Amino acid sequence: MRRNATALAAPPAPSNGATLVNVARAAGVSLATASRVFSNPELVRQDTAERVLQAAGELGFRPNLLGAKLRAQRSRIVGVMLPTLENAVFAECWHGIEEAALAQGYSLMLVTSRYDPARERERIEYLLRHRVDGLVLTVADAARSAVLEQLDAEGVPYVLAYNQAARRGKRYSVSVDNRVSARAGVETLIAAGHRRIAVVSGAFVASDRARQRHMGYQDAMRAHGLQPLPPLSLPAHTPTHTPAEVERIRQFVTAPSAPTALFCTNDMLAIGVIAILKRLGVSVPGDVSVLGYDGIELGQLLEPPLSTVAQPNNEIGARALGCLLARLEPASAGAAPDPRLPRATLLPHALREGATVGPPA
Amino acid sequence: MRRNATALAAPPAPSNGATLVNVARAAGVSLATASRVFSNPELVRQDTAERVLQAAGELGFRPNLLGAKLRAQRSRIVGVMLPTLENAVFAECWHGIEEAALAQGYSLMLVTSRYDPARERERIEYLLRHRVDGLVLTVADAARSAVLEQLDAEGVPYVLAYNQAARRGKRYSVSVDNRVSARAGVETLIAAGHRRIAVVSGAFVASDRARQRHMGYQDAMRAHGLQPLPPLSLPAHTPTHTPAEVERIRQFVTAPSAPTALFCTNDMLAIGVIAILKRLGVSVPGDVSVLGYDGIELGQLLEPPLSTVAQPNNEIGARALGCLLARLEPASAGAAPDPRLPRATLLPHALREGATVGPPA
DNA sequence: ATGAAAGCGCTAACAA
DNA sequence: TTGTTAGCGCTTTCAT
Repeated sequence: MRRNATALAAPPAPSNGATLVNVARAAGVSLATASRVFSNPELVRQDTAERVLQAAGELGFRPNLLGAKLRAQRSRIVGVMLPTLENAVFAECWHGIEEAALAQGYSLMLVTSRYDPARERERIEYLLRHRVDGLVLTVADAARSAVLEQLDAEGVPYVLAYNQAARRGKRYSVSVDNRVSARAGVETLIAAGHRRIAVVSGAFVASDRARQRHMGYQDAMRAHGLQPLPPLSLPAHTPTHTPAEVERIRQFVTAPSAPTALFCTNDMLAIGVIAILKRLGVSVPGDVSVLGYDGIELGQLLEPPLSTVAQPNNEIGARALGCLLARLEPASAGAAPDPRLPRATLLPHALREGATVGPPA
Repeated sequence: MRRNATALAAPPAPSNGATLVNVARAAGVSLATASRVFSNPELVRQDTAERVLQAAGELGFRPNLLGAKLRAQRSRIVGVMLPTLENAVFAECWHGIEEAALAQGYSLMLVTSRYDPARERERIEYLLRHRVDGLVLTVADAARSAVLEQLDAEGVPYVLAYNQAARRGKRYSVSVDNRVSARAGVETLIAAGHRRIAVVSGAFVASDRARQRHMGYQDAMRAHGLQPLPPLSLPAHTPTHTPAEVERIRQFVTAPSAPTALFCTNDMLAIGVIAILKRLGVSVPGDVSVLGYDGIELGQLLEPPLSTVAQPNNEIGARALGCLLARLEPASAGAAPDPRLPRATLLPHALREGATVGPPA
């Protein structure tokens, strides 16, 4: 594909596409100047810029970001790895990330891991091959995540979303205070008069958040002189209810001195549990109260609307991205990364009233 | 940042990163050969390949896809534009797209439009600047979509997901047959004994699918000698129920000779309507039956499980991507694009039984 | 404020 | 089968 083998001293060769070179040529400026018009407009004189812009318009110039990113040695791409979008928590979070990133001139690449370590590895590799400048991600358990260790080892900047970084750790995160907010949630249950409150969780071992929220539950119980009950752990992420699942819940809520309130560690779980209870003829909140955690919008759409500990999902995404960019661009290409930048950003939760919590039966 | 300004005839300059050049050097082969090991392994001898692979391993080589994509003049990036991920339909679709794309060695860039034309334009421009080879997208109304017209004009390959391309049009799409499937759905209502059936829809004017499904409804009614009723059009995409909305539904279902069954043009709408009915003390399906459309997994999680016309959302995504790739790689870099390739792929729907449909009151 | 020149890391003719 | 070579489109010193 050699073009213009005949041109000697003449200007290189008219390439076909609407590239910067052609824009520059049409505007009668150098490639460098044309480039500056788009990346550093303040470095070029007003009228020169206008000529370039006009030429660009006429040629239908569309900057090729691949070229820019390759050359610039910073791709301005942020990789995003979320467990799944089928849980609205993460869908809402993505929207926050997307708005924030595009507003700052950053590009995004999204992958979903389904909490599968093998997939996580592979997807991260995919992102790294695209030379993302950094990552925003949620893992099942930050404390034992192979993928985070790899990232640490390679020195790839990342910010966790939802996973709450250790207070004195080196990792960055944006989340609510899972433990404190869970405690606050359970305390609304206690305030409603409940004494026998149990936690319902997805795969406990797998999720650091489930564990932290469970601890918050224990805090609340102990602070009020109540006995923490053994939790019900459900196989997470089931698309539909298995008979075995239904049966376990039946036993759980009909046993002698069964709990009068259930604290589910996430909203999807709560919604599923409420459906099962209804199927079993157990009234919510008449017979059993149910409190969720997450604050997905869907919860408010249901009847009764889900009572829940709401996280600002959109904002978690937006702030996680903002935090990452702050690390990537220390004071707009200024000094070293501010060491006092707080590692774990804690956003306020909210207690959403709903109507799935009532007084004990 | 000039390195090695002293090197004269000597080999260029040892660059720092683990690049292909360095791998090649370490393996004692040329850049071209090293490249082939990764892109066209069949062109290189077994043992040579192994040496290269080993060198790559030792250097911790990670291919820079930015370089590859820039040079190759085909980015192998597919742009994806979906209205929102907060509707599980599209979240499920994304997962199908993601699996399919990564399995084929393609990269993805996702944007969400919220059905907002301004955002659509802007997001498409963003994707085009990244030099996506093609697009998979869902628009509100394919028949009057500025963005599709632009794409057509620019000759950008794309495949619609969910939007059903006209039978004899030039556009490609992957969807169910909205009209036929809607008719089938409404016929289950009729089979259950309903005579007064009404459509509930989001923004009617905005969505081509809502219109097509409404036509399917009319087909069913007429075929059975029934009188189509005026539809109830609800402000779409409301996160929560406004009092006005509740009131409109109350009047709708309590009017004299009110419908005994409602066909909602999508599942989220159905879920919201069911909640409102419950709040109004109207039993589903005791007093009014409700049929949804979409088949999101969430529907089965509720109690009663949502009766719905199910689309294969995952597969719609996967197939749309497959269709696009088939256009991008005519018979694996063979002949011209097969003109007989069907434009509108119609996938089978399924009637999901659920329990929100019963006999008329 | 602008230009000249040197690549970013990779692929793909073409030649050997 | 392998190597040589010429860039993809852009940004960025450095010099003017």
